[in-house]
Amino acid sequence: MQTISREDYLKAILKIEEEAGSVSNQSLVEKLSTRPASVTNMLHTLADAGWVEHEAYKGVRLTDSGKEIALSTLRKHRLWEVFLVDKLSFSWDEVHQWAEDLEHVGDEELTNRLDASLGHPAFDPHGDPIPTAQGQWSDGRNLIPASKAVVGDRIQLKGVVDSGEAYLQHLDRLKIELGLILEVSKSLDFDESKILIWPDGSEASLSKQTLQNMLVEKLSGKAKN
Amino acid sequence: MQTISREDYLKAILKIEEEAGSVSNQSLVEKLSTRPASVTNMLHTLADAGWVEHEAYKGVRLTDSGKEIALSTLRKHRLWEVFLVDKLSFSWDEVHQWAEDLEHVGDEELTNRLDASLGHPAFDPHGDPIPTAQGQWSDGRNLIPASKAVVGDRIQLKGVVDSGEAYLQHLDRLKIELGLILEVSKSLDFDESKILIWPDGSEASLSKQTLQNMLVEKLSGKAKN
DNA sequence: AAAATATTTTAGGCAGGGCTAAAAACAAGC
DNA sequence: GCTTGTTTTTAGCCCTGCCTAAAATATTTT
Repeated sequence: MQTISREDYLKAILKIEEEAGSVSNQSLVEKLSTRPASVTNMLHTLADAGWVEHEAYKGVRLTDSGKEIALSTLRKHRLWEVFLVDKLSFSWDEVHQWAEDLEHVGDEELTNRLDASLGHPAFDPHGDPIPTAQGQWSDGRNLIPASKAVVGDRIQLKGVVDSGEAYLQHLDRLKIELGLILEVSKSLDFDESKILIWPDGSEASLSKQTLQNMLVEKLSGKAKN
Repeated sequence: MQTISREDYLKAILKIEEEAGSVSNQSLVEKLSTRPASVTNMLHTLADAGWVEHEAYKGVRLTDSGKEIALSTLRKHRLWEVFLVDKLSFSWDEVHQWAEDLEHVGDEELTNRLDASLGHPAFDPHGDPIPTAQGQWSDGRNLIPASKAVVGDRIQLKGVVDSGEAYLQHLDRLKIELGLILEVSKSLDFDESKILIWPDGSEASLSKQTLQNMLVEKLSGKAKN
């Protein structure tokens, strides 16, 4: 039977599979802020339910049914995030915790109605793709970390790698939001920071770390060229 | 600490206090579909937290802090019901179960924003009053069960006593919804049923039980008089 | 008031899911 | 190949909240 905790584990496994390819117990300990023994424990439960395949000391893999639950949970999470931002006017750094709760509420029917009421959004407020009702979520976009952009590039912010509160608030302070178009004006070799130009002409320097977490699309046309 | 189960108990106690004045363990067993031992158990927990006063074999009473939690939970429940009906187009008989889950999500801030996005509704889809953010919910309305109406009365449906699925679907089948105005055309003594006239002129007979569960307001003006 | 009935509490379990501490397995370095 | 260090598992415990069965207390009936 599905419980909140089990859904959380399945979602975490899915995300780690995406990010890292293979899923160690240690990676789950970190992602879920829990203890190794708790992970081993839950993996047995999930394996018994047929949602993961687990070989002792070897790692975990989602089964098809496990992946289905994980994707559905992720879909709900991201749709509720859109709801909180679009309908209740929360900012993108405030929504994660409530979505963690809301993602465990509702069935497919409710989720589909929510989806429709939001206009079938493709991305959540952090730019992450929302799986469809059929469990598709191949992104299609070709995003690169802003740290890879070179001088002269015009880049548009499409997503973030780290959607933690601290990082998002940092972007807010810098007046950086999803969809913003920036131009790379200078690249400093010694600390790998860059100077960016805002549409209003102002500029600021962003650190390597900040840039690595910004997922951007390179726009074909150059500015003032 | 607040948990889902504890909030459910506090809400149940509040409702029974309203309905019956005093709260027996037995009444909680019925309202929550649980067992006497579970109730005793939880009442200890709630008393330890300072949310109820409980004397063995004597009954329970909410403290101020308990009532605050109960009212806040009820407020959330009813607001989410409005959300489900108004924004996701569910019908009034489908929303209760999801609202049971949703009522445990979100804090005051989220609830107030939800409230605002719904236009500060005063009543939920079953006609029950929604407590305000300040915990006020004295109804103000003077509703009577439709069974008390007499021939010639024009009555408007403002609420239901029983908001169970079965009863609500029964009303749906009869084309009876909140706000509907009916005229009492005949009162049958032998089974206490009544014949009602719909605005479109059609009429139908409603049983005593059906009438008792309809909360109506008597409209001053008579029809075609 | 005593007997019968109903309600409430105690006692003792169980399942889920978390934890710590210690043992076992694996991976690296010498 | 052995030793050291890391990761994973086992063992055993805790807490929440549910349960049944039995005992205790109230209430109702006679």
